[in-house]
This record gives sequence, C-alpha cells and structure tokens, in this order.
Amino acid sequence: MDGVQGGGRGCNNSSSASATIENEIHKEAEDQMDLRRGPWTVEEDLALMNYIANHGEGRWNSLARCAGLKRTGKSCRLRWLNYLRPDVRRGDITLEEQLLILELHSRWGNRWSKIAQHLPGRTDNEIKNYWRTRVQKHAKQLKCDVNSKQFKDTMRYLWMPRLVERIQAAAAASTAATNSSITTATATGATSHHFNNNNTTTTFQSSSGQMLLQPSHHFGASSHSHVTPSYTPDNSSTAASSDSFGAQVSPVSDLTDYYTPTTTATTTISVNNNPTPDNYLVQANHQVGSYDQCFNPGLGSEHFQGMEQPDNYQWGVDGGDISDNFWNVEDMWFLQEQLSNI
DNA sequence: AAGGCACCCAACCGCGCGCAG
DNA sequence: CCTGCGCGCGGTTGGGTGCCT
Repeated sequence: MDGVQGGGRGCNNSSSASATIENEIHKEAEDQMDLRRGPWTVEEDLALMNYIANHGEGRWNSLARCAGLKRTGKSCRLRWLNYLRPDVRRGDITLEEQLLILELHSRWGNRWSKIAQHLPGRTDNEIKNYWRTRVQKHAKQLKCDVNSKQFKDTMRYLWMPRLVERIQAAAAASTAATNSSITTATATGATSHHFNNNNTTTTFQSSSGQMLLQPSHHFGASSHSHVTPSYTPDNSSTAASSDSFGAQVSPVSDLTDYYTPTTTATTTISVNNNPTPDNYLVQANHQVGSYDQCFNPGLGSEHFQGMEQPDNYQWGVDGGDISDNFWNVEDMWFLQEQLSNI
C-alpha cells in the first residue's frame, strides 16, 4: 500500500481494452480451476493463516496454490489484509479516528490506503466503508454532493469542531473515571485499558505440532463484535441515536450533531489510549483549544449562512452523546502530532 | 409473525503501475 | 521496447442483519 500510485482510473486507451480481454481469459481460467468465491470458511481462514505463519506473505497467486486454497491470489491477499492480519483492529471507529479520517480526506480525497496508513490497524476497506456509509449518507441528507465545497465546509466547520468538543468532554469524563479508578486499581494491582482492541489472536498446536493461529474474533457469534467499554454520559438527553451509527461507529460520532462554540479546556491526562500493546502512561497538562485553533484558525460559523438543509433535517436530531471509547486530551495531542507529521 | 426495507460490510471487480525477463 | 505477471488501489455489489410496519 504505497498510496502514491497514480492516476485516474478511467478506461482511456487500448491497453485497458487488452486488460479487459486478459481479465476475461483469467476469469475463464479461474472457472476451469474451480476456484471458490464468496465468503471464506473457517477452514480456509485457518489454511491461509497457517501458511502465512509458516512461510510469510507475498506472491499471493503461488501462495494460494501452495496453501491448497481454491482461491485467487487476490482473494487471499484481501482476506489476509482486511481480516486475518493479527494487527487488524476491529470494532468501533473511535472519535479520534473519525476526526482523522475527515481531516485526511479533506486533504487527500479518496486515497483510502494513504489515509489508512495513518490509522494503525484500520484497513483502507474499512475506512472506505465508513466514508460511504456514514459520511456520504449525511451528504445525502443535506442534499449536497459529498465533494462540494458546501459539504466540505460543513464537515470542517460544523462536524469536526463538534467532534473535538466530544473529545474534550470525553477527556474530562475519562479523567474523572481514571481518577476514581486509580484507587481501585492500586488496591487490586489490576491494570485497565480504555482502548478497545478486540482483535485478539490465540495460538494453539495442531496434532502435528505445527503452530496454528486462530483469530478469536472470527469465531464469535457476531463479526460485529461490539465493545462496551465503560463511559460517562455527558448528555443524557440525547442518548438514543435515531440513525444507525451505532453499528460500528461510536454513537457520539454523529456527524449531524449541532455545533456550539467551543471553549478552551484544560485537562489533566493520566492515561493514554494508545492502541499499541505497550500503552504508555503520561502525566501531563494540555491546553486544548477549540477546533478552529487546531485546524481552522480565523474561521467561524458565519460560513454556514445559506447552507441548505432539508425540511426534515435537524441538527443534532440523532446527536449521540456517549462515546464507546474514551477520548482524552492525550489523544488530541496524538492526533495533532499525527497531522503535523504528515 | 411476517414481509419489506435500509443499512453495513466482506468480498469482488476493473484497472493501472512496477518490474523482471 | 514489449510482454506477462504480481500487486495494490478505488469502486461496486450482494448477502446478512436488524428495524419498522
């Protein structure tokens, strides 16, 4: 995933025609080889994971053959990268990730793989799905094109500031929760992580002694694998979301949430939600300004005068309020670091 | 209870790029 | 230079699921 591969993808020359013919030939060959398509079975997953565990990835076509899979190399690669890879993060897209996606998309457009590079554990497919199912849906509700300046302004000056607000609110809640839990944790010697990484991988030995890998998330009752971390509601009046954001995305994410001017918040951070296993602890004070200060200095809500809204469209109608994930100011620091490094 | 509908996401598809021969 | 192959990207689709009537 280099994200730099260029260019438009329109069919524009004779090479694309020959490519189409090649694809037809290739497809026929696939049919003749009785290649499987569609959902992967547990056995196929295990075969692929075991093969990669023992031989590594790459050379997908030969890998598929050698692993005894009746799949195309492409299919194996996709399955591995988007689902079986041990470091794939599953579960809700966090507020931090949503903000990052919005910001990076505003920079790069539909460069999903490039965007995914900056969201550890997330795949381009997942981000693309998030964008299409959530963001584009709201563009539709606003009756504007997702690529229009109007919609981009809405994102930048309404939704993203609102996300930042939520981050700050969650940070405050997190701080309170952390402070109250420290006593307990200290007493019991337990450690806790706010971050939800339910992508656990267990290992076991086959009868032949071969190392086997099993993705525990795959064998559960549901692939949706919701995580239900503890949280502190910050607005109980809007607890129920009227749309379906809750599926994989934090309810708090709701892009239609209304905008209210932010105020500067000072928060004491004690725990970072770094998704990596080696979470680091930070004791720091951070001044977190408004979103405008973070990303859009000097711009305000006057930009939205004249913004068309459908009659039935209500800002904040489904304004979720509770984060599935703790956000704290350290995350904001992390986010800003990420953006400044890009 | 059942049918319709909307939503979500895993998987597929079409295409372009890079590279080795 | 040409060709074939492998790979990776963005776009699209179809099946599963849950909600609504």
